[in-house]
Amino acid sequence: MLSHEQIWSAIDHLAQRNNLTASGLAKRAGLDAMSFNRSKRISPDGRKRWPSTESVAKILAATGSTLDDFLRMIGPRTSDARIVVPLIASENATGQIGANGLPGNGSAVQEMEVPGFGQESCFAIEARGGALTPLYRDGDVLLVSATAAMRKGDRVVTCLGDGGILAAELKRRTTRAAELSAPIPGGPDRVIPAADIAWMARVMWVRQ
DNA sequence: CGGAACTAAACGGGATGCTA
DNA sequence: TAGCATCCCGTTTAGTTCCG
Repeated sequence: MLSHEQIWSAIDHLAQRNNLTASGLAKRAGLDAMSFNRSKRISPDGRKRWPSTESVAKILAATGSTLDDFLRMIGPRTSDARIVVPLIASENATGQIGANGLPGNGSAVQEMEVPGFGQESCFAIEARGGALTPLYRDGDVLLVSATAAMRKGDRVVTCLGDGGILAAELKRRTTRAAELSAPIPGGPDRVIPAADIAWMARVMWVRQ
């Protein structure tokens, strides 16, 4: 998705490529020299402001650039983005996750870099002590999201109020309980009351 | 249901001042 | 003098409400 930072970064890049400042680019395009000022990008109350499509069209025309050129200036920054998420251990996950379902300050034992996921709601769990068997082996690293939508069939990590943690396939989740697949094929499904669930996160990616 | 009227939000630009 | 920041205002646009 196109971000506010990307579009403004592309404008800066376009100016730089034409040996201009942002205000110089604006003037060349027939816009007010202040059009691309920082105050035009973020309002006083912190709200993100976006350039109009007309402004973008004008600077492209003024620099002899095409829309494809402009999009290429956006693209590379996306793929270059480094995503670093907190890494916690499965053996004592209860105390490391706050009431908001995310790792608390300083609770992560280390950090790991992964590509392609939003950093805000993701964290990683390293399987230890057989806690996540049989789905995952010790040493596996799971990248999970506390806010991702969960559907039937998704693999999830559930932390119980008593400190236990388990990984399973989600069969059903209601406000009263979560129904998880049996740990052993053919065995009975597990129904865990919502009150016993400290937090639940969807498995997004696994390093095995 | 569609058009008119109203309102709020957002962008563009002017004025002014500061800094290198 | 150029570049940039802040404040402010005008215009435009999108969203909402009302009415026939």
